[in-house]
Amino acid sequence: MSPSPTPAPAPAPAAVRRAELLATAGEVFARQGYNATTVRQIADAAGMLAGSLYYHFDSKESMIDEILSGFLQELWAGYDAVLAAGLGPRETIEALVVESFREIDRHLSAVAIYQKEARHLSAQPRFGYLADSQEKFERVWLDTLRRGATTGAFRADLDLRLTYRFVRDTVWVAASWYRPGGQHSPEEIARQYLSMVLDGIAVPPKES
Amino acid sequence: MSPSPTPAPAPAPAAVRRAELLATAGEVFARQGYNATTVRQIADAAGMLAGSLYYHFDSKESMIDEILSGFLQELWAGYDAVLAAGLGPRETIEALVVESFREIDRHLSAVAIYQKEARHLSAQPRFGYLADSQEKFERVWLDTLRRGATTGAFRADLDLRLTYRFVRDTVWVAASWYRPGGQHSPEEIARQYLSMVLDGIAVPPKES
Amino acid sequence: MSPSPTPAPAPAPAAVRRAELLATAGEVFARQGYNATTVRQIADAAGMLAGSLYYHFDSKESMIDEILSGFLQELWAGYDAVLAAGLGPRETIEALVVESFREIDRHLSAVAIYQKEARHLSAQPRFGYLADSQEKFERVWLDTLRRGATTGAFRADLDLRLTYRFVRDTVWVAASWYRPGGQHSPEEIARQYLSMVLDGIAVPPKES
Amino acid sequence: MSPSPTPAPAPAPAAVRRAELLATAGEVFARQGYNATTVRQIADAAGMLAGSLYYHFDSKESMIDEILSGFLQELWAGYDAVLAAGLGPRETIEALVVESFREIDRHLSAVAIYQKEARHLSAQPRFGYLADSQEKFERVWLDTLRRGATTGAFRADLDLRLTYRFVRDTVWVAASWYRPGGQHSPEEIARQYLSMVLDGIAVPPKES
DNA sequence: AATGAATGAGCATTCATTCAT
DNA sequence: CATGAATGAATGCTCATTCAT
Repeated sequence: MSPSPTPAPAPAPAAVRRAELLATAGEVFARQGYNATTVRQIADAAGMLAGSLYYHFDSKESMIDEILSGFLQELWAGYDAVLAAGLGPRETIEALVVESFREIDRHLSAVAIYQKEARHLSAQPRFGYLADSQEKFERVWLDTLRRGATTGAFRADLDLRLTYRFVRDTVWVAASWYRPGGQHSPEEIARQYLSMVLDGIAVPPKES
Repeated sequence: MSPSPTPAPAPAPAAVRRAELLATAGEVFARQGYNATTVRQIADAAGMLAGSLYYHFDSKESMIDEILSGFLQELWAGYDAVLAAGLGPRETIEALVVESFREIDRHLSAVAIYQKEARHLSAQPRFGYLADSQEKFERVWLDTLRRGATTGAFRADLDLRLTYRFVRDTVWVAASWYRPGGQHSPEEIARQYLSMVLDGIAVPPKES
Repeated sequence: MSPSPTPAPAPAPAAVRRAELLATAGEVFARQGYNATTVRQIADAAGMLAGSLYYHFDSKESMIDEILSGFLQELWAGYDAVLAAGLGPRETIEALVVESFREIDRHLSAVAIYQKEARHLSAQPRFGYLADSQEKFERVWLDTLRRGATTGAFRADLDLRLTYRFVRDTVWVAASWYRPGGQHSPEEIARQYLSMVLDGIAVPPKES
Repeated sequence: MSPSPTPAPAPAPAAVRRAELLATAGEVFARQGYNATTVRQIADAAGMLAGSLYYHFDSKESMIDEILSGFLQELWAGYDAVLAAGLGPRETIEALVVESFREIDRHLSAVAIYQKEARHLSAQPRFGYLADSQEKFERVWLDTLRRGATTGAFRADLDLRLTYRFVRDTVWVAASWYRPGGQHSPEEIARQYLSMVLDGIAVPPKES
């Protein structure tokens, strides 16, 4: 054991409780939808009374805010690492897809909440970062696809925005049915998805 | 041409009003979500008072019910026609995808509502038909994919359920961004989607 | 047959319709209570739409008003005839009770409505006549009882107000279970009631 | 006297508040009728806002439910004690009447509510116990009267069901005018009522 | 940290009533 | 006379939030 090297800055116990409560809230939000979830249901799931949650959080809105911003922070940490690696377009797409399925695996409820609620939340100033992230997301993927279409890695006959939406939705919608601990690992699912997205599901006609 | 006899069965004016109101309600539901939509908002959008809606409909729930069941009825009319044609697996998939994009074009808000609300609605007995439809839908697509994998039209190395979800989501999620009257017709979008789903987005390696 | 003696002034057809509608409304009021009855239920029972009732009546309130005032008018016609006959106290009480059961038989729903609604209606100025009638009613009965106590027809050891309430309630509450056309005629019921009220239900101790 | 041990089990403060609120609600229900009473009126009378009532009760219906079931429970405790005493028919009737006036005195508003609302409430499954109680009530009284008619305590020439209704109504209708704390105690009223019911209000003809 | 009791704004729904047709 | 469509006020109820303890 190493002598005293502050291995991880031992999170304050209050922060631990917060994280537990957020995980609980996230599951309920994901299952029932944000609007349809009452603060009381969250409190029930956490074994406390509704009013008690307000010792930990300012509001129901601040809970979903913290869930979504925390998720996006981690997502971009992963994406930025991939982008910093300077891979070719195909390899970048592959790495982003793998990273995305890992995020789904680790933050399933946050992803599900994001899918369902991001659109109407981003109308509020407080959730402006959702639109920012969306925009950055689109830029990154679209640039990579464009680069690939230019270099010949990807087909050049496709509408790029359509392709972008196709790939994006294909990946993230998986959050609606994915269950962690199932028979396929995130990496396995990513591989199959990539295989379909890149090569198609049809058997290619034999070249004569 | 018959001389004068009732060229079109002239829908009752009451039914016309109902349909208008349902279209209005559908748009608001699709934009804001069912739970987050108040009947006042629907009434505002329809230019009447909240209470007046209850002359036409029993409840808010009966509105979404009518919207969803009407949509599913038309969807299955289209699907059943495709299936009755006895096409090969690839041609069946192609026809189903085209039909699906046409439904998205014609019933955009119903499709969007279905995507967002079907899961939690289908828990209620009144909406049992949603689960029934879901099940039939899965059977139809999965059978076609299985048939294609057997006949050699589709790759045999893919997990079929994964493939099913992939194709299904790929198509229907389009409702989240599709806007009727845009630059691509539903058939054009269907063609591009099919091209990606069947052949992939990567440039295939040249056969030597 | 008498030549042309306008046997009864041939009620205007409009008045007939009014009476029919009032009878219908009265039955629904009696069954469900005034407040719990909706104008629509009355209209349903009358085979028309809710709005159409307003061609005949100003308001729901004017319906119950007409029902109650019509009933009280007939009741007092009967009572006044009894009182004008100048009978002794016991015979007066007997005649009033018989007359009351006849009114119950003929105006069952009006009586039932009166029992249930008079108290809270009489707070409104429009229904001031209910309190007036109540007061006149009490005066008539109380006077007769007092007369009887004085003349020795009735026991002198009873609290007169208590006795009044006892007799009054005993008679009118019958409206809550009486059904016209049953096995006892109003007169038969009146006789039994009078027998109990006047002579008691116990077997009197034998005088030695 | 025992030295110090919890003389009365000190009811939980929450239960005390509940009881206060039920008493308040009962008064308003009795005065205005259940349907005509709004929860806002109850809340006003209780010095709180309408929504706050729902911290204590599930619904307006559960308030009247608790009022009525609580009353019937106490009523039957009293009646059952009387019946268990094995008195003769006349003494049983006397004891039941005294007990009834005591219940009127203690649960005036519950009795008044019962009178007005029991009939239409008992149609709902939730209030099935009202019909059960009604039936048991009728059985108890009717049996006692029948027994009395057989043993010669009561007149044998009367229709028993008519007599039952007569006695029953005579007692309970008193709730419509009785005010606790008035000049007559419940026992005093019971005595006068019994005197009228048993011996009649007429002066019996002298036996020669 | 958590509870118990309350607030107050808002919601779906009901219903007596109106009125042009 | 009656209909069909709408009004507007009120109703029972929900729920995020507050706060003294």
